[in-house]
Amino acid sequence: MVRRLDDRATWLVGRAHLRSHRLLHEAFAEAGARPYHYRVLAALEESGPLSQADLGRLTDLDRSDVTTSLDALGRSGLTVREPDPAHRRRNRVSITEAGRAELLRLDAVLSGVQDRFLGPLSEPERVVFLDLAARLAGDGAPGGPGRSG
Amino acid sequence: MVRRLDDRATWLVGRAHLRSHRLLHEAFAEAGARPYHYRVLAALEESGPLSQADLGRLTDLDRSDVTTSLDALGRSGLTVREPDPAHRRRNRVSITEAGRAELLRLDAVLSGVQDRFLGPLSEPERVVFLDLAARLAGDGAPGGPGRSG
DNA sequence: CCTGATTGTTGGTCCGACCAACATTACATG
DNA sequence: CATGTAATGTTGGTCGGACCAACAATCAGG
Repeated sequence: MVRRLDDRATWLVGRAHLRSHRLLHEAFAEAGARPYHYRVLAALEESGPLSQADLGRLTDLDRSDVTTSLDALGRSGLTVREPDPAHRRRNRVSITEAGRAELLRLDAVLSGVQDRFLGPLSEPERVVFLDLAARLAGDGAPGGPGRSG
Repeated sequence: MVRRLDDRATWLVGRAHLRSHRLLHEAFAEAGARPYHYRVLAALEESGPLSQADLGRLTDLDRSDVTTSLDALGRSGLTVREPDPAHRRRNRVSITEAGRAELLRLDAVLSGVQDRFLGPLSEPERVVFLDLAARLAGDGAPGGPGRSG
């Protein structure tokens, strides 16, 4: 207990995130998955086939991390990379049927995690928290809206 | 924008933490300090001389991370390690005058970060958020309340 | 055509959060 | 007292997440 920390928003958010992250990581590990992979699967399922660059922008992943995630997901048959006929440098990434099934499975896992994470709050409090947290999340970009690099 | 993520508490907390962490890290780096070091200085100033193990428990740092933090802080003359006369295996760590001054300086930096981080919220909203976040932070221990190891 | 951006990949870095092992020392209990 | 168990500080790692730089290939605009 360090008083100087205990009322700092950055500290509290950090500790909350630590707990959230541990719950999430643990649950996903048990399910044989990883958070990055879930992000990718979710984006593909919701937006249809995408280039890796677009995938990165949607999921807030670096291009290089998209690459390695797709390597793993592809190895498990959850996604497919094909060359984009219109842009030969671009890949067209899609989710497979197995990927959709996996996503559903992970959706359930994630929901369980939410419940455990939000356990300390009542229903109305959860609603308030989600709103405030979303506003504090902002766009996260250091250089104002619409990062380009 | 991945809808499946945008209403998940874990995602929101993660993004909020990312923004918080970037602000904090940036500001501290500019001030020539690091978050771990601030934690240590704060604990020492508030609790007086401590063993490294106690320091770790107070700040939620691993013993090994306390060691390396104290190496750096000691090199800068902000803390002092002396052998504890009562327990020869134990070190008695204290903050120096320079350390106190540095802590004050970093307090100001931290306060600035809080303001920027909480910018999107009104004053009353901030109060609510701090309360909810503190409850979600819990004690962070994986094995139930009251970790002992 | 040439320049500048974009794409995917490789191979890193950095920080925070751990963990294991070890020698040393303290402590509880037989 | 002896003996085992716990705690301390240090070293040397691991892992995940979030990056960054550089490169070759390709596209898009002037």
